[in-house]
Amino acid sequence: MIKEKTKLFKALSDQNRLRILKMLQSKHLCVCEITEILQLATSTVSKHLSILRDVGFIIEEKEGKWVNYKINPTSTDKRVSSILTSLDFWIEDDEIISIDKKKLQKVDRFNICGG
Amino acid sequence: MIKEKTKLFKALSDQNRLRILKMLQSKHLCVCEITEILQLATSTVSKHLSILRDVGFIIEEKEGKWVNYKINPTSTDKRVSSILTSLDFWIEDDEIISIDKKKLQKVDRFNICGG
DNA sequence: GTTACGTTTCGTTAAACAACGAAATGATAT
DNA sequence: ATATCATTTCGTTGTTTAACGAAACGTAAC
Repeated sequence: MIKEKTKLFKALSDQNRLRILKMLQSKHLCVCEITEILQLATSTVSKHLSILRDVGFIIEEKEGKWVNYKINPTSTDKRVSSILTSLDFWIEDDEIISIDKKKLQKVDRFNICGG
Repeated sequence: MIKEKTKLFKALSDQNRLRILKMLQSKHLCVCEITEILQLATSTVSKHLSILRDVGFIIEEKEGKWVNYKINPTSTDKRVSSILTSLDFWIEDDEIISIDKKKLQKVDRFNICGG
């Protein structure tokens, strides 16, 4: 189906999802950390993550009570892995992304989620 | 602006626009030919073309009373030219696209537009 | 001047999408 | 058991998108 082809591009057609990908490029994150940086509702972030996961951009890994998300290191879709291996080419840094990266350095799940 | 980044992917997030790109890969086409194959209203096709043109995927060339569209051979956006140079990688052929290509061979602007 | 090809705008319709909060569910740590 | 982190679903709201037809406009052929 040709609809399957647009799915990949639709996943990349949202600012917040691009921000998530760029964040995960730096390090793996749990949902509450992403939520803190994007300043969105938990259910909204969870939805974005499921869209990225469905296409194969990211994977989840359980770590105790947290769910860590990270860039998928072994995507089977050649287009997905092609984008992931040169993410800076496809999504250049800009103001917001730079700010996100700075916030990332200070973000601590134990402070945010009240661990 | 990060919104500019999603613009590229949004342009590729529509079935009909992907079909147009793949059609133009075979040969340059005028609007009435594209309209004939996609079976859409002229204004709709014109809109799709303007979106693809804005991002830099295609260019127009006047030829008498016709307006020919073709793949942009000299895109300044590295992401756009990267996609265009390996279009088959990013948008694989499928049923609809194969049918489009067959139709392309028989399509004749003089018959369609009543030239 | 008129016809033909196409663009752009307008108003409308319908569908898709993003976001929220709330609530139910699941897994895990304490 | 209970609290914590997260998912998924539901209903709602608002925005964006695709499509149409109609109308106004531009350009070029005849």
